[in-house]
Amino acid sequence: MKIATWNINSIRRRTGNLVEWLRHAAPDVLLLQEIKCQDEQFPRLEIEAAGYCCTIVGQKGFNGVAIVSRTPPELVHRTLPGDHGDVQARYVEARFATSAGPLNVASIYLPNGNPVQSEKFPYKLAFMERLQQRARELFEAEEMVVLGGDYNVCPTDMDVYDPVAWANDALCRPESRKALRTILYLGYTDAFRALHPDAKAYSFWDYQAGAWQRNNGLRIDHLLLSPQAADRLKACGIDKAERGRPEPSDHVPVWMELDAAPAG
DNA sequence: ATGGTGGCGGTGCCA
Repeated sequence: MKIATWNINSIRRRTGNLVEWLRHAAPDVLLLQEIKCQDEQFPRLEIEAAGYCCTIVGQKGFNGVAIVSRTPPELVHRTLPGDHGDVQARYVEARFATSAGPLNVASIYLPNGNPVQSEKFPYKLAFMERLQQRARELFEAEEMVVLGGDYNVCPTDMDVYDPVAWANDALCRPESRKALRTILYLGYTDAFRALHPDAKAYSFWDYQAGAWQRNNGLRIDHLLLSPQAADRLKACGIDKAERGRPEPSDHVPVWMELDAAPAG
């Protein structure tokens, strides 16, 4: 099975790019973030025509996540537990049957958290605490789990083009990195880093200041795997070329292959 | 070089 995550930065602006990518990359499951539309505005027909089902958690104007899959999920969770007052569409989780047993996947759009001195940074850290709790619950079921998405965290200085300049940014702050490590310490594996321990690779390049042309990137889009999924990890990569296409998202797809097949 | 780009919605906010 091929599973990918992509912060699409408005799915309506990028329906063409997305459908083309689905046709040549052919993932079984794609986790989308920042769809930036309400459910009824989602280009469902175009994506269904490419052979996929859509599970959508939309929001007007901002945020929004979705799961695009070859087969419909068996079960869906549309919120991250732990804060009923949180109305931001940043989490959707689904369960699929596979030849290797159940596969639980989540599409996560973690808060950016800047500016650090504002209320946005504690919101980010609180969201990460909630995510850790959910990651723990899923871990205890001893099934395959893939927690994918835009984490808005650079795990280490290796994942930043200029670590000194970014040291105090919410994406690199020690509190953010520590919260990410708390999830890893549960026993989750960063799929890309596990297979490419020394790679200098990014998944995001800002639209501003020639960041793409200068390769001023960050690795902030991640696929975190439970042991049952990590045991079956065969490959992981980043589709950097998407960033060079016309009208790109500022993020590119990150994908992985699992030694399992979709059931049915 | 204290700028720059892009998306939403129709003005500033968000990233």
